Amino acid sequence: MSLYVEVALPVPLKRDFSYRLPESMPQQPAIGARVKVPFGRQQLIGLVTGVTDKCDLAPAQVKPIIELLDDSALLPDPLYKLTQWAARYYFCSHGQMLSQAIPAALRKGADSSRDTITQLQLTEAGRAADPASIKRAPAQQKILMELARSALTDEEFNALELSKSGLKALCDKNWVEKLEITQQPDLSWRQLLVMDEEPHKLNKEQAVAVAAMTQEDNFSCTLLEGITGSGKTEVYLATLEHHLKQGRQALILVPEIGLTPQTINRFRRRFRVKVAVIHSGLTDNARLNAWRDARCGEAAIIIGTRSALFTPMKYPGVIILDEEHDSSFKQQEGVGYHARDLAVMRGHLEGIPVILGTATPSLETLNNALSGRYRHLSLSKRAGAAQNVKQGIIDIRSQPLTAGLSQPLINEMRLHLDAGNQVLLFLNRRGFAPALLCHECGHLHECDRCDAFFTLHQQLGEICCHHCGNQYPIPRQCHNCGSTMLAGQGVGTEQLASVLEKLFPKHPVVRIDRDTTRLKGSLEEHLGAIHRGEYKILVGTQMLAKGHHFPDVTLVGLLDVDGALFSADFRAPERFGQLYTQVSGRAGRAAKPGMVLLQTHQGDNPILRDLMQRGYGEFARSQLQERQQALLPPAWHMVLIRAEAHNPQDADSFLNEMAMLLPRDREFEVIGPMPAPLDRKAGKYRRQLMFQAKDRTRLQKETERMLAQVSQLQSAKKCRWSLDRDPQDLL
DNA sequence: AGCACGCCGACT
DNA sequence: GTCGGCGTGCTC
Repeated sequence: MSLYVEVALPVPLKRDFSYRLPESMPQQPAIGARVKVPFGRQQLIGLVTGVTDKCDLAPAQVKPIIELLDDSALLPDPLYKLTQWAARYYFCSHGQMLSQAIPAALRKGADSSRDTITQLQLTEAGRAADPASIKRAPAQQKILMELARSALTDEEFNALELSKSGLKALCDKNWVEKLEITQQPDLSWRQLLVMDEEPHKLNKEQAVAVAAMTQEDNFSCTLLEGITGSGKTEVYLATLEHHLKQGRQALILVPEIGLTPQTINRFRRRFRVKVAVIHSGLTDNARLNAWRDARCGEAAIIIGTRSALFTPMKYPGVIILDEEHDSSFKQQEGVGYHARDLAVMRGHLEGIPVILGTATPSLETLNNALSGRYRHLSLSKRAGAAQNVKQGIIDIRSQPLTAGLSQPLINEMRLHLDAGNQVLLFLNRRGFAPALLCHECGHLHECDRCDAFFTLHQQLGEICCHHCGNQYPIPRQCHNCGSTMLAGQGVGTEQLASVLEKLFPKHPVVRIDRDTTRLKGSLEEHLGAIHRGEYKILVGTQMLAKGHHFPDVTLVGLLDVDGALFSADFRAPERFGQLYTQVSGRAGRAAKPGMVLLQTHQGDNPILRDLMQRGYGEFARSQLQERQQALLPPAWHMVLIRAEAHNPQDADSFLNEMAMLLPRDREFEVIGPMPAPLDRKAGKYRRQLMFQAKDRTRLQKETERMLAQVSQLQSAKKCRWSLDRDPQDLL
């Protein structure tokens, strides 16, 4: 009876492939072990998903496995199950999800167990030999005497600067042998946790939070809502201490921008344990080493960005995800998984607690906390002196603007700059086409079929509603007051920076955005220069707001508030609220009180007023209510299909056919197809189709049903398309 | 996704 | 006359 092995391969085909177990491979591969197999004209590495004695294919079609790479499963069972679950949830193949989840080196076939070290020791003959008998070979004699004292590792041998040729001679004589031994992981931290730093005394709120989170060690999910400066990290550290003391590991996930040496040192300083750091800048080998340290349990703490979510732990204890609202936890390329959502699922599968921390919770998480699915803990007291940040709105209706700057803001900037302080200006544009705005009356052009604003498509010469696909030519006059002063595009950071250089020639300007920090290390360089005071005016996108504190910045100006608030993206107000709250928490310090100024055409906008007067918490709750009324996430669950083609009609007809495969009723809504912003560079036209359902399981079923039929569609061949579940950016 | 095979333009 | 463009077809 011959055996067949089912293998998940890193290809977008949603099925496993069967292979034969060759005679030369008597050992039956373990589920979850890697195998190298022939696939078309190439060789691929995949994971074994099953072993059977049945196969429907003609025997000639089934090829044999080339090589078995692991003795046992590569991933612990909960993690394997997580990839299975995620593949289904994100509608990709299990093989694709698995290859996302394992380090690149392992995808290429590297050894999954830890590096073996070579140990040199005397053989029986070597021990019996008399060193005096080789007096004429002093190098060999020296080695013999060292080894008589104790066995040496490769490294120790080199460190003692002993002769390599001498060693070879001794090996040839069979007096010395080389032994490949696997390094035993150092698990001493599990027996005795050494603290290098006294924990800070917790305030009452912090103590309550720690007590609540450590009362049980099985699965639970907690939203830790702590304002800037309330000491969230101290709560993390105390929670960590609890789990480390029980001999369990901790996985800490941070946003891309938050993984700084300061953050890592905070954890290193407290506990004398190995900390594995995993981020995108590591080489394949460094990443693999960190992964192995975590898998064998030697690394007690694992800190990393999004992809570190999949790091195996031998003794799983807790998962902490800091700055939970941060959008970098959602993968944008390829399989668009959300590390926050998967972290919660992983915690569930591992049976360990998950902590989501932030000052500004995402509406998804807030919703779960308010509905009781997550425990909700708050830290509302600032540790240290409370700083008073002054807030102000500058209504710029009918005001002259210089590259988007109003005169009151310029005047205020001058005051702060003359006092020797730094000024920070945000221009939050990131690819959002702004709403069509009347510069005279502040009217925003709204879709007549939806409760949403039109988006301006300059190249198309149209205004479009991204909720229903409604579109019109760009109006010449304001629909409200008849003015022809309709503002289309705003000002980009580049233009702003150059205007500022002319406006304030004595104060050096620096621009921080994707374009100026593309080169590795240039962000750090810029930030260093800012801290040294080499720049006085800082212009940037929200990139500047995240995780950086500039003590000499006393004035923060937000220029593009209208664009941020009224973008076609329904998440825009939420993101603005988060940005605003993060920024105002960072301006100034005790000795130098900070000031935050907003420029807007909507000085009396209730969302803005809400945010400024009642703070993020209340703002977020009213936003959540609006989402519920508008049947938007997190109330409903969304899928976005993006399609591009040389001919826009190809994309359109494909998406139309796809839309016809979907239901439309009171609990399932299909929106579009509608245009996405044109990408002239690629010379392709982009269209998108959105659909959403009240019920998550229904969305899953209907999408699966639709995808099964889509592969047979002729029109699918004429365009490239991709699916994004729980999209973060609609554009 | 790769990587092939397979038919039409600007080059030694 | 060839080198090479990327259209479609398959992968146990």
